[in-house]
Amino acid sequence: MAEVPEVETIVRDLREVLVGREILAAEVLLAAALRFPEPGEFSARIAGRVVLGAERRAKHILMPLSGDLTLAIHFMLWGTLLLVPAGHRHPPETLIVFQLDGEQELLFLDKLGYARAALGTQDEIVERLDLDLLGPDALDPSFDADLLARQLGKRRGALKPVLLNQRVLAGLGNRDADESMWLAGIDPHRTPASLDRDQIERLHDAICQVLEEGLALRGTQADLFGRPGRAKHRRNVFERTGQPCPRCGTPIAHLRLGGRNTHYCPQCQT
DNA sequence: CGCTACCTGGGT
DNA sequence: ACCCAGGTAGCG
Repeated sequence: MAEVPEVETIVRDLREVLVGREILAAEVLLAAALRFPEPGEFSARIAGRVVLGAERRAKHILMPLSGDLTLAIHFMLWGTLLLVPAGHRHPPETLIVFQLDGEQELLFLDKLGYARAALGTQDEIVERLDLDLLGPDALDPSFDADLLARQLGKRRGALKPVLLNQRVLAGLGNRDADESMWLAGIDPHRTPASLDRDQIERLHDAICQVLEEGLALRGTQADLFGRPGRAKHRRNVFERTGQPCPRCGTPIAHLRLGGRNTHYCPQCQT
């Protein structure tokens, strides 16, 4: 559920409504939802901080706070953030409740419980989450076909797992990787080294198109305010196993590649 | 690289 | 009753 269009949608919402707001208190309902520090220290250190911004690094959300602290959040598979009026009962999947000024609460939710938050100085966050090992971001304006060629050049094995590796390119999740390779007409088994210049360019264009369209439709899930995204049904191959390829009518194939569900057209992706 | 663990809700 | 999940870390 949480790929880059979904994460970026939430980040933009956070930037719009949370900057300048104070976190009055935080209540950790699931201790495992914290990478660090321990719940007591987390709550003690975050209380009274003002949110200075919100940005995305790969699928991490980073919120710099007053007092040289940064709150980092990762949704993993099913996590999200929801802004609600204070004083209501929290849904059972609530991991952390942030009480904000203005009688509002920011809920960190995850029905699966894999999502994680961390709090530390900016250096600590970068160091402990290995943020400087991340590859270039696919939504950054500087991402072009040359950069994609350079990043892919270092890697061996099948294209799909390489595209999912955030240290190669930050920005693709399982759905968007499958959709990008379909749009580019490239078989997910191909090795990066076997792609010619034209295919690299098509892949670059496809990645940009998939991410930008998903973002323009505000993703597939609820935004910070609980409003649903409109990208839910824009799928050509992902989870369409056996249904006709929109381009050539061949049934979409499904297999596992790099341990992940993979969907593609065996006819027109070569 | 491939595999496993994480661990709950919703789909089949 | 089962099986699976759009992500990542950690292991061999």
